[in-house]
Amino acid sequence: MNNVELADVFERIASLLDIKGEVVYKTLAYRRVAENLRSLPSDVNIYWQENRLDEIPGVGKAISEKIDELLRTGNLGFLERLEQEVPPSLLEMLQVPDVGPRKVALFWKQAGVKTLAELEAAARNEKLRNLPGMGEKSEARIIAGIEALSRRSHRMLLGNAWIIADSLLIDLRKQPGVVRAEAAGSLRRWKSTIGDLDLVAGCANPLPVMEWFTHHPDCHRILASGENKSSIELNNGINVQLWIQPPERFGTLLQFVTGSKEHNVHLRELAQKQNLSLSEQAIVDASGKEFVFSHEEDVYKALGLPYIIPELREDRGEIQAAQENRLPNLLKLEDIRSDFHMHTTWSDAANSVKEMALAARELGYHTIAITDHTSGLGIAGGLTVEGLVEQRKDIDAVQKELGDSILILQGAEVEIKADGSLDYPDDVLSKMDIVVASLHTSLRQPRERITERLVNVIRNPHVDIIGHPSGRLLPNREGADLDYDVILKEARKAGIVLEINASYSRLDLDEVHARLASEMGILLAIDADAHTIDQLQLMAFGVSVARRAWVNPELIINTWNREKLLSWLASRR
DNA sequence: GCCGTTTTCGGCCCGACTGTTTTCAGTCG
Repeated sequence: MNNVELADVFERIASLLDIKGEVVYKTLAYRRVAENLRSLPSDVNIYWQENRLDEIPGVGKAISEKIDELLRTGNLGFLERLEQEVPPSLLEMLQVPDVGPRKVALFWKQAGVKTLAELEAAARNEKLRNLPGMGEKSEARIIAGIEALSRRSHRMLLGNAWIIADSLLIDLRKQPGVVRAEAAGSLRRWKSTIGDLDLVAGCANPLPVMEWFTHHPDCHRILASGENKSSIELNNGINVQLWIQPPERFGTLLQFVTGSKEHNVHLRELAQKQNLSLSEQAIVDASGKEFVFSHEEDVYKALGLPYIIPELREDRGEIQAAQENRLPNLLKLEDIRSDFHMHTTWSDAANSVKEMALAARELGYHTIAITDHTSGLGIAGGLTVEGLVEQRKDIDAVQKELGDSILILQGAEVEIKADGSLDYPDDVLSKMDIVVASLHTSLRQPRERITERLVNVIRNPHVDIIGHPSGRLLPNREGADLDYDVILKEARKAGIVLEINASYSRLDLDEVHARLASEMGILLAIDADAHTIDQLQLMAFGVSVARRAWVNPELIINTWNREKLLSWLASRR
């Protein structure tokens, strides 16, 4: 079992215990471990083999024993017994908005409801309204919530979420009295996929703004409406929340709504130790005196911390690092001076070599690599070996025309075939300026096979960059089941570059593995994988992955100047 | 169930909103 599978088990235990009515702190402990396992950069099996499970945050004696049993046998007696007691089908009902563990237990024990389908039938047959604490409105809310489930799509892509949020923000900022308005939540933290949208505004008179929000033309229904907080469902099924505080309290509000929840809990614990209480409204000291903040930076300052940028706020060590004044120096978009993965009309893209070069020069880049698909990827109209010769003439002509202002490398995104061989022979690869190799097909091979397939490519001295290593497509298609401990060790040994693909449907390497790669000193490239000139600007999304992964900017080859880059390329040839 | 610059036991963040209640429980972020 891998980290994610173990995390799923503990998440399941937490939910079942919640329904059973176990004390919340116990279920919280399981949830914390699940979260920590998901962001653990190294394979949990290694901790297990080296007898260091208790070094994982939140893992104590009881959970350590459970991990051991799961990794040894693949099963867990504790969970099996729990599922005898609490039917796992009950978990379906937790997806319904406003239905939590207490309600599920109520429906199960007092109405015999065990599945989501039975819940819907019971609600429609008016069987829930007479249960304790329930009424007609609660019953109607459950029906509406179940209907919303089918409208609600999976998580949004980061790029799409920004588009929707920006358009709402433009109107929000025009509302009377709104001094400041920002996107917060996971969007402001640049998480790879987004669930709900959170907007915050500083405004002295919130009611008219809330009125505008809940009567927005795209509003499908109102989920909650209050003075400080309202929540709506848009016609496209996306939920948006708007939080408002007076402008002088905007700092604590923005801090709070940006999250993450785990970061905020940790921060509030830290405040408590200083006899302070932190909320979205203010910091209050032991005597009840209130301190308000219009700027977020001052909230951190008041707690004795340097400013922590939103991308780091996942409770993955950033608060400790801030306390010890060792927050990482992080990559900025303006540090990016080159892009090593883009397509042109020579394969499946919209713009010519010259158009791409001009657009990249406009962005301030000193070097680009043209990396069209190879013939093996049939759907992408890949280049044959003969076609490469023609393309080289085109690149040479554009280079001559544009002179020294931008360097255009001839590369290719070489297809890694199912048997692990590459689409071009070595003698062709050796004549290229730079070579990206990527997986697109047969991604479902078993772990050992696909890991070996990629290791072979990493060891090929003609390959410089592994493009989007896992092949995942957000939000739903999982990447290859790679053994990252093997892949990263081989990458370090070979001195090869791993790509953080900046297309927001990829963001691959993901942040967890990018962080580990950086800790291991592996070189990384961030590439937009542009198929149009506009898509060169997707780079910002790749930069966000590097920031969230604490990546050391010096390891990112896009930050190097041209001389350093060329001498590195020469050393590989 | 975890954890310790006030603790190996007794804590474990804080507030808004809703609906069912006449003061609060449940859910959510």
